[in-house]
Amino acid sequence: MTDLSEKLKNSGLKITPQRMEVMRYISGTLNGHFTAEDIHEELKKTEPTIPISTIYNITRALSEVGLLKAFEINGRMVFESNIETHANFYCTSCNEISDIAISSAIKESLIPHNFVVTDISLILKGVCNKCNVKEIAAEA
Amino acid sequence: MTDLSEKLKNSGLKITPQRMEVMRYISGTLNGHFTAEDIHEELKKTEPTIPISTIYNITRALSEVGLLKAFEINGRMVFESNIETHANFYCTSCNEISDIAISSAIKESLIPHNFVVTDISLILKGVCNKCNVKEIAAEA
DNA sequence: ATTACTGCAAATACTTTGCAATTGT
DNA sequence: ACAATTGCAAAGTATTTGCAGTAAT
Repeated sequence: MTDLSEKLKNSGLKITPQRMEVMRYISGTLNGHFTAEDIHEELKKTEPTIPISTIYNITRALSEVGLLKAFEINGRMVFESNIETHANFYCTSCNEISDIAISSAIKESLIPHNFVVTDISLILKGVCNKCNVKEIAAEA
Repeated sequence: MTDLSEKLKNSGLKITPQRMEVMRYISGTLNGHFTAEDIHEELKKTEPTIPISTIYNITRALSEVGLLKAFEINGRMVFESNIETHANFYCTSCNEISDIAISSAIKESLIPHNFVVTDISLILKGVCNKCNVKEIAAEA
């Protein structure tokens, strides 16, 4: 029994090949960010007829038990395996999303007293370092 | 020339009755949160045939010039007049959104160095105080 | 054996777009 | 007069749902 299947089992979810594939793909790329379509494209490689609704079903199940984190950006869901509280930076120039760590002191302070917080989504938008350098170079 | 129309003018936007109505409605309720549908329902009171696409056009124009803030939650846009950096708390029990202030020290620390940040969206989900009290009372 | 999950198709929900008519500057 | 905005209809995109068949426990 692998690490991933154990996680599924411990979460009370059944171990299906499709779920394993999603877990494997999402956990595979460290700090990766995936849309339902990304995952769909990947799974179609080995299972060409898998419908995208199954991807949605799986990602919802996995995020409900906390095995992955879901957030929405530009009108679509994005899934990631990094379930630690962190910020996601979306670059409006290259459309890439990158993780930004936040200190535990800040994490603490973000949670309001007397509120039961089950989910934190911190999304920054702007221009990433790489694109910013490019743009400055292009102006010169 | 009212305060609101001056804001529009200064932003380079034309002053139309529809925009004024949206501004008035959104700024009217302090710390209010509105979906396109909310605004649509409100404007229909005085202009019954106004299409919802106009609401979307207006909210986009206003948020582009920074006269209101837009974020997405549960697959839909939410608009608010509070353009200060703050957190929005979504209660999964009563579906209400409330503002949560964050200190300027935290604001500072949220912005990564070397990144050009144009937008910050901090959304917390959980159970608000009011609902939490109700639930505890119901259990007793 | 039972319950949960997948696959498929269709529906839903929200937002955007194109364009002609109108309005603000 | 000119450019921007509204109103309308239609399209587009992302996600959800119902249900029959299948697979996991």
